[in-house]
Amino acid sequence: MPRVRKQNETMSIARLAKHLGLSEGTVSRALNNYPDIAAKTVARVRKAADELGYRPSTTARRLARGVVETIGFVLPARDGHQIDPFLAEILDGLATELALSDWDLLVSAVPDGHDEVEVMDRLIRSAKVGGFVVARTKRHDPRIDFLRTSHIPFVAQGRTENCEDYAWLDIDNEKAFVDAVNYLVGLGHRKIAFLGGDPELNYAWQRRAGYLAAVSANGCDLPSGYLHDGITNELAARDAISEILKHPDRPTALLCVTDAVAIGAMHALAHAGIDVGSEMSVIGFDGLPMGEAIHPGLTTMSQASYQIGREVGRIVVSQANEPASEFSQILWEASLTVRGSANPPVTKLAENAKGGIS
Amino acid sequence: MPRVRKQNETMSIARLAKHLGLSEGTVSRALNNYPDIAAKTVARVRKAADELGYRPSTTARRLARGVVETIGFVLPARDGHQIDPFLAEILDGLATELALSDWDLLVSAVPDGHDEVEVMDRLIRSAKVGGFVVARTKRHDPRIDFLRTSHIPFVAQGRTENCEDYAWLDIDNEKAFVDAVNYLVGLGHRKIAFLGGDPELNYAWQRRAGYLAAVSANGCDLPSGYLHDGITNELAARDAISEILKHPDRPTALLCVTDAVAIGAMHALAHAGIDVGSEMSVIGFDGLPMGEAIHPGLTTMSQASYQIGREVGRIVVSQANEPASEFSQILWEASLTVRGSANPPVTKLAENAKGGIS
DNA sequence: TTGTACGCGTTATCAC
DNA sequence: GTGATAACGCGTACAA
Repeated sequence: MPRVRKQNETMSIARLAKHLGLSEGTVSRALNNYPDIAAKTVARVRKAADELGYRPSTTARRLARGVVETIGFVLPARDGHQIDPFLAEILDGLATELALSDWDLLVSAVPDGHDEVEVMDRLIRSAKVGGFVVARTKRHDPRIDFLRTSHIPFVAQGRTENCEDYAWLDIDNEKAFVDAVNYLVGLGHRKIAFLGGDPELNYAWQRRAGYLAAVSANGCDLPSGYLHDGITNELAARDAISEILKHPDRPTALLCVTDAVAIGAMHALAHAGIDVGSEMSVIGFDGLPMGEAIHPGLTTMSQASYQIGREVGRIVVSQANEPASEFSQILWEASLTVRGSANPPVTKLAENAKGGIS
Repeated sequence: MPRVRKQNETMSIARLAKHLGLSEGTVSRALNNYPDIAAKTVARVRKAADELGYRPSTTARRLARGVVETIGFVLPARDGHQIDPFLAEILDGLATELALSDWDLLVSAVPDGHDEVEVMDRLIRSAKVGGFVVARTKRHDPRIDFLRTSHIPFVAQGRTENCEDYAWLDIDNEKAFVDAVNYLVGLGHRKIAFLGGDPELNYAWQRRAGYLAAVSANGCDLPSGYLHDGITNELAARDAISEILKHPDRPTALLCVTDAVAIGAMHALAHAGIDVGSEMSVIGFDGLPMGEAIHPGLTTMSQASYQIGREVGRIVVSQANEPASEFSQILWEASLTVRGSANPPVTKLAENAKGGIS
């Protein structure tokens, strides 16, 4: 007979029942709103539980019920040494929403030498999580393929190319970049270059597609050297800028796949003596607070990252509660935040000098 | 007799044992490195477990062992609408370290109307976590007071004023700001202003103390209007800057409690037509990657946030494993990262024009 | 070296 | 309306 290992003074249901002179079953049912317990018994049990600070052990409850009210979130492997600020906001919103629903959020990193699917598989098989949220989807994403076969609820923040049979919440990246191009064209720009990200990441691909579609629809120039892919850090942005500045037909505006890239680009431009906002307009994407703190302020397409996190949390929980329901597939729009970095091109300015443009 | 609730095909130890023709006990001991199991039995069990994809249920294991290998992390209530980038890095390092130790990381937010201690108390009492990491300590921190009485392992990232009887890892903020002042004095500055944060937060208080001590030790001026507290966002930074610029004895250098404040200040200065790096030197604290992407680059005292997160994770796990050991109390130093925002004052430059300063 | 049996804290079922 | 008891899956003291 094993010795009692930890006769903690934690208030267990057994001690509570003994204290009340009731059976454990009765106490449990009283606390869980079973209809067959006398109202005054319920009240008595509730009161005692409250006074004695009783909280059911999540572990024991899980074992008995066979469910795990925990959502897993695997931090994408860190390419460089910095975490995506957008991701941090998502995480914040997700944690908030889950806390309100009494679900937990389990955050895991991917150790070197392992991959994300492996980590998720372990979390599921050791019954640590009962659902997943996946962020930063790729066009073809092995995580989604894996989760499709895992029979646990999950939601993707961002779609994959093939996205009919699972739940997701995405920003309409393509439309956002069409809007951004149209805005620049409206300002008088015809020569618009693009600093794109990793084309494997779906959001980068969608934004690239929006740029291409809108540039073509507006009949703008698109000489080779205007479209740059794979710009994921400041160094890459700097190299791209130096090429763009050497271009025989130098663009007057620059569309960037993220605010981080845009800020790197602005730095490189300033370093090259280019006046951002007049000689070169810049537009980013994300709406990072930092974009407001730099000079000039960054005009950008904003997405409500925190709200995205909350909504994604809401979806995954509701899906866990009603497994039979249809998959939520939600598309939100980004909105233009105008600050100082994008203005009519200088040539255009000069032409319109006697117009009202200050 | 309760119907079997979820006759999942999940591989349980019972099914594995039956498959092997062994008892559950033997299988369990074989998998947990007990010395009394025949080597070839161990091998046989291991192999079968591997092939059948067996992973012990964390829930059942926790219940049997009475321990929860999960660290809780409560996101500080969000003052504004943005998460601290420094915190995100910590979280990343923490998650990585815990993953390597096979511990889990439970992240929780604080719903409106609740407070952090309440959230932590619930997490402990419902046995969801077996330890805590606390970040962003205040000088007098109710979270620490609470955890002291809770008898579970915890580590603070940052000290409180009274910090003898618990484990912490802190940056020597005071020394860092002494170093920063000395650096500015070495460049020729004598008029150094300070944009401080919330004085309740210990790091802000320590940095303020370092500033005051060093300014005094160097015999620098410290007229009223040089020291500003409570600068926690860009708006506050802007207001402070406008006051500082009106000062009859305008400072030549500005020390900021964080990079975020510094970047806000640089923006406000640029907006006022002040040339940052010559007319006004600026130094921040954190070493955010963003400081490298702006113009001019931000000279700053860097701290290795990711490494801090990892070390904090290592400490809390080792404390959980050896509860009798002494409290780790670790002080790390920040290091100066020189970029373009801090240089000799222009007057000094003019005097030394024929000296070697380029 | 291995099998047996109990306990961890809770919930569900059936008997009273 | 309430009590008794069997699961849930695993770890482990003790018997064999």
